[in-house]
Amino acid sequence: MAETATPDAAPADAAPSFSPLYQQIKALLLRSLQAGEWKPGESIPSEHDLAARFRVSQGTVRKAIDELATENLLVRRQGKGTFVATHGEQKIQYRFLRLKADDGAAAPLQRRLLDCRRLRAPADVARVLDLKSGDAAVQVRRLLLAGERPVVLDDLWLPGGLFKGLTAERMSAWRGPMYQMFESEFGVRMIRAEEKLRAVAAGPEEAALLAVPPGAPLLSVERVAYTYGDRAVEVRRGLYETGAHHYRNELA
Amino acid sequence: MAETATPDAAPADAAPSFSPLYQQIKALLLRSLQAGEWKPGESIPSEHDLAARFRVSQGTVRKAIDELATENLLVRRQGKGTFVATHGEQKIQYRFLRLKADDGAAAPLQRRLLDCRRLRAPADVARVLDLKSGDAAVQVRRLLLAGERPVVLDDLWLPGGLFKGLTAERMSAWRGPMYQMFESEFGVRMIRAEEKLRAVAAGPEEAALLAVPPGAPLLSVERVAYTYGDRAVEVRRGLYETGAHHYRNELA
DNA sequence: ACGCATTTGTTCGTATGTATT
DNA sequence: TAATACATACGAACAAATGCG
Repeated sequence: MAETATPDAAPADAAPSFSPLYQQIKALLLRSLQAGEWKPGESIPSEHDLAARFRVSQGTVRKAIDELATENLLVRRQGKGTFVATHGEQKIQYRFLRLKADDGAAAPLQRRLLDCRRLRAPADVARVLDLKSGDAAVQVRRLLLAGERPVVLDDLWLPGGLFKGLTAERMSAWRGPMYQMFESEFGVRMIRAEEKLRAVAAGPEEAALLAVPPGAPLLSVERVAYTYGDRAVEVRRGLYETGAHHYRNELA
Repeated sequence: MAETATPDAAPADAAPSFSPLYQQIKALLLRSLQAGEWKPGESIPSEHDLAARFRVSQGTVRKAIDELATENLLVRRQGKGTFVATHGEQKIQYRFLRLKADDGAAAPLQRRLLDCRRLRAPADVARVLDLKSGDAAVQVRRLLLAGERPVVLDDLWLPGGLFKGLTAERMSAWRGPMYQMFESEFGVRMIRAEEKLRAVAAGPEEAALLAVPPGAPLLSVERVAYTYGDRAVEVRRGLYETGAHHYRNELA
């Protein structure tokens, strides 16, 4: 007779919390993901096994997984199992890059790394990343190009503590999405991001790098990316040259 | 023994389609919504009644409604029923307006109607709205202001056939979101939109209206809004002055 | 003020279908 | 072919919110 009690699998779990069972299960799964019990790309136990582990019905586990799947934290594959989502999947590669070519061309942009260094985090960055002033940060500057034309100038900051061995060489050598490298090489998985967009005038240095006249209008995209537990782990500022590209957004 | 046959409620339904039952139910509900069987704000029949009507279990109806609810077409309210979504709800008002003040102020923007006239749709607009060249369209131009400062200059086109009695007077008189007026006065409900964002330089006329110098960078937002059946029913071009505001986006 | 009927929300259990290995 | 795992469908019971008499 389905008790309302806490699902007691784990020994000292506390947190009775009178939320629906499936929400409690979801929170437990989330905790396991955060703790790295299942790594990105790996499969998690079957619904049947999880139901046994948490002492609930399979349907309840299913509902918890459903929500995690719609939040893109898990991916279900019929007949195979449920997997921890990855930034490397073909289907959703560059999930966070909304820039499209006006003519619909799907050609991926080329990367050119301009700079990668460790330094003390500027105050505003430190505040967002929750670093103590003086803590180390990694700063990366890069260009994205469509053929020969530069289209995006990205500046990004990462907490130094999480990205210990990150060097320019390693970044240049990597093929595939940067966020995939972050999760496979540093165990930091970006699951959500917020962006603030504005139109700005190109400064002299930016203009030179993007091959536009100084003062040309550019789309500024300020991003803060979060990992499990809503922890900010990346601050990024992109300048997009939108002469032949646009930022595409879907409102639903 | 759950037949795979078509749920036969409607007489000549055809479309056997070997999709899951709940998807078929979802399609039937969608058709009723499109046909106006339940108007925006009204409640639809209870899950129990719908289950009887379609000759399926309550759980199957529930799953169909679940999907329509996550797509924002329906709103569930425990104890009360399930309702056709509206652009007037407090919670999700201005769902499609992503502009926020940098300082976080939530003060709603003031509207100032500049123009509202009927004319033949320009070729590009006609193509998107699927109008025959020469068909009438309504063109609206308006300004959104934060206090005294103009922030948004909107130009929008609507198919003339759907918006028969739309006049400047009626628009000025309306309080509340424009999309709410469209659905309550003209029976046209916007359910989805796509936007293309770029940075552009202000032209002379636009600069004057937005009180910025000519050539100032502005955020251009081109929107196409769709109603049921993916039918485009609005084309809009907004110019945002992003000196003290930004376009906020959430990537998940 | 109270209780009852209605409606959605949660949970369980079971059976069957479909995809993968 | 068989075993495994997710997907669909049904049914039943109780919880929680709402509204009405």
